[in-house]
Amino acid sequence: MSATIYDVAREAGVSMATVSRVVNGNPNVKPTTRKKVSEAIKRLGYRPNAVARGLASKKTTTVGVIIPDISSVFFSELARGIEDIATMYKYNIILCNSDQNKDKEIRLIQTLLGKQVDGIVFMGGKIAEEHIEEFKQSSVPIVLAATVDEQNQIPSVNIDYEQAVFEAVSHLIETGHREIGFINGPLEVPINGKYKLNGYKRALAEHDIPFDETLLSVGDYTYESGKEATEQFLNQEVKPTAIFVDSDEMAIGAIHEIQDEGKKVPNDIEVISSENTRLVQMVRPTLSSIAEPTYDIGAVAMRLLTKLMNNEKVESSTVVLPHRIDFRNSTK
Amino acid sequence: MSATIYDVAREAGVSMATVSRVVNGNPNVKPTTRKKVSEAIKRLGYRPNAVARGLASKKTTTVGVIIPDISSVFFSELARGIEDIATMYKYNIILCNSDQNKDKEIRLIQTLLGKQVDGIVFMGGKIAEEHIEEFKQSSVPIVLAATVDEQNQIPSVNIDYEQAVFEAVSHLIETGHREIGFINGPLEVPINGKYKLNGYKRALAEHDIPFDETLLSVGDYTYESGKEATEQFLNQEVKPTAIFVDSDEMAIGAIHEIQDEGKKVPNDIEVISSENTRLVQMVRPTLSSIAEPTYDIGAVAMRLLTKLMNNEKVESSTVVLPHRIDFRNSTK
DNA sequence: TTGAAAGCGCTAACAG
DNA sequence: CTGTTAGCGCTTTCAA
Repeated sequence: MSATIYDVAREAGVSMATVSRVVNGNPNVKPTTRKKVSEAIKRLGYRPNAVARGLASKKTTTVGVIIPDISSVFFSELARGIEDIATMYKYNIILCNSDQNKDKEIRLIQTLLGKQVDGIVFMGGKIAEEHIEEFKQSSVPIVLAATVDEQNQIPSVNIDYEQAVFEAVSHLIETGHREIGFINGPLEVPINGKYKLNGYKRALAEHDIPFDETLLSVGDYTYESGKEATEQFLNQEVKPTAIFVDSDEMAIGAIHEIQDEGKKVPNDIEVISSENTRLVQMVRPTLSSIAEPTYDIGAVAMRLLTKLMNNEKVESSTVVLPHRIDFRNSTK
Repeated sequence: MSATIYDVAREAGVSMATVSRVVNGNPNVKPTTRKKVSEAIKRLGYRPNAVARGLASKKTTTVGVIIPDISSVFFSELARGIEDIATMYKYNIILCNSDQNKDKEIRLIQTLLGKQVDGIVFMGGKIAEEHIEEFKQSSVPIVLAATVDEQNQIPSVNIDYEQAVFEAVSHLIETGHREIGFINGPLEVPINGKYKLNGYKRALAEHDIPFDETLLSVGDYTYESGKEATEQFLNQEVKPTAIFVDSDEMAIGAIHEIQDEGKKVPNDIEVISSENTRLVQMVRPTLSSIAEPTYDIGAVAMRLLTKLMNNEKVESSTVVLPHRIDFRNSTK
């Protein structure tokens, strides 16, 4: 068994309260006493038990992070942003993969709350009533990262997806395209089915181009699904001359499919993606992309959470980060 | 404040010991009592406090994971393997990024131990004396994943790196190459500076090819560093006709540099990488690669840890997983 | 099958 | 500046 605060107290000839004070950097301790205690701590190799501390203080300095899939490039960059800021504020992270499965998400929230985390960063797809209910019952703050709550009841950090897609598609239209394919993510997720799709439609509408359903496809973010969607596009009646793709990985699939069909990017077909992960430079031609500040979304979400956990006042709990479009060689 | 076990006991008209029994599925409870308690639990929305439980039982059902960088494709796949198995055995994971910084690694181990994790999965570069010391002092088991301890004192899960590289390079030699470049990772890491390098040298030696220092380069696993190393190769006296690259991301950089110089892969220069992450199919030509079973290394490491935590006996605590080489289009 | 009671290791008033 | 004393919410003997 390792030493407890009581052992240290005895070794140093003081009370455990005093030991607690020096461990916690309380200034109300005479320097000589502090020294005595510090030495006893060192001698005994004492290390405070965070679980006991958590029980007594009702703070665990641990936050829960629920993420769809840590092995995705997009989410792992987000996670890194979260973790860096957490570390900066002395928190540890309990990381859980949800696979965007609602039941699993609910269960994870409960487990995390049971573990007495001081807060939760949640990333997911659709926020349903059940989520909101859990969130509201929670005694600790929760913030959404790269995840929208359509009713805007839960603190969150995002970009303006609608506007971002609007800009990308408008750019394509303004450089002469009229048949613009859109490989979106699953439409049940509001970011896709609502905001991004609306941005696409608004761009078309503002340029008097009718919406053509055959130019809308849905993938699952994988390379293969981007490739397949593009294959479909290339074999149909109305073929796109430009494609907007909702993820870098799918966009690379799209580019390869186009090239496999003997066509050139960007000369025959232009491609713009969304995410701007490190992948954009790993393909030829390099990928033009909506620069979602992935790492920053995570970092800002965690920072927001720290404020909420400390009851600091925040100007707005719904933060919208700026985006931009990085043009590379998949567009002219 | 949420309900405690005591509230439930009162509500159900039993003692807290009985509540504890039903919560923990102890069979020694009369069915009618069990029912009464279950209802009280539901009525009060009672959720056990894992921190209190952890303090009393000295088990937190939480394990620590120290990883160099969760945003790397390689490590995030490993992490997913770890997390999946952890979930399967009802453990949660505290995830910490170390950036391979020794001091940070040591500090993280101590923090994790302070949080009373039931075990640790460690991924890193070089295992120094200090690490070993911390590990040995630890009262909970530790296993290394994709990380070697040269003295084989700590349980670990790896592949046979030496042999894998030997096979890849031998293949290159046997298909006619004599000038084979090697873009390795940092040499301080034994996996690189010792095992992989030895595999490369052994392949040369067995085919009577002298080792040429100018054909060995060191990168930092990034796309850019792979590109730069290759640029250097292409501009030097002895130019490689084939390159073995220690990571997929660097290998993609290498391929692009070769192509940018107007040469063809694999016709002018062949490339084989190591890792076999999802990236291998996202480049043209697709990448031949040593298939390190990334996800499995994580999964097996976590499985091994569960056995160690439960004091089950394990046949060998140094496990070496099989590897193979997946040939794709970057080789002839 | 159930209950009483003693901790687990620490924090946080409250006194002094 | 330091010590005393309750707990925090749960598990775990030990008895009954």
